[in-house]
Amino acid sequence: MPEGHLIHRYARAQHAALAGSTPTLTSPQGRFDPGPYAGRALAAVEAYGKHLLYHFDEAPPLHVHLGMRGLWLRHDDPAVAPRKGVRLRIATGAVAYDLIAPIRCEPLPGDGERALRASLGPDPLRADADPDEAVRRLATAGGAVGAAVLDQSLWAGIGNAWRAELLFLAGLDPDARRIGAPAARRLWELAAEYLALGRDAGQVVSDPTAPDERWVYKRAECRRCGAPVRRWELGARTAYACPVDQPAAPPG
DNA sequence: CGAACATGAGCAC
DNA sequence: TGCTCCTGTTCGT
Repeated sequence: MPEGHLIHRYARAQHAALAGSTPTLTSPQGRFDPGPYAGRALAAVEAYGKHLLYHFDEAPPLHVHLGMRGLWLRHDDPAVAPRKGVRLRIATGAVAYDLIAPIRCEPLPGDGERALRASLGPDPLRADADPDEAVRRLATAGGAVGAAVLDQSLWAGIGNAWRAELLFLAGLDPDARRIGAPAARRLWELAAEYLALGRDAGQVVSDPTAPDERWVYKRAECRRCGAPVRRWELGARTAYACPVDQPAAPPG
């Protein structure tokens, strides 16, 4: 489930395991050319929204995006043979990481990294995120808040599961428009708080006392009040909301 | 065993 | 707006 919290979790683990080493990159599947990275030291692994950036010395940054189905597998024994279809293996003498089914795995030459960063809004899991800018972007976005939070150029890292649960926690109807700066700030604070919980737990956490439960996401009834969960298409994804706990704004 | 569905996003039309 | 790409999980038969 690679939304932003898991991307940051991957980055943290891989940075700890790989930064400072000179790993061997291979592509068992053959669809990635590791040539530019041969013999290069890996300085840092960074997450930005749903994107991973691998910073090597003397080589362009390596950009990985998992899409909906991508994942990383870790092998504590780097001699374990990769399964068929591994796009990229990053291996040291101590560990191997196998990349499966990404939608992006490519060097970012030239100003590619700058362009990528410029295309992304503030990421609630990044220490350098500017909350005021995040509030401004969401509060001035046209359209429904449930579509806006999935727009990576407004906020980076939120996916469909977090959309459902964060808007529930904020008591916001996903269809609401022009929610205003105070509501946008409250939503940002919830995102920063809960995505960090999710990053540390390795899964979506929307109730710390019941980390495996969801309030509305993929549920038939609201976990708080039991009302039937409303389900519809919003921003090209299935939205979930409680009609009682996330009431529609009064008309006018 | 096959079908359906899924956390994403670029692109054609 | 809809199609496409990629794999893993879950469900029904």
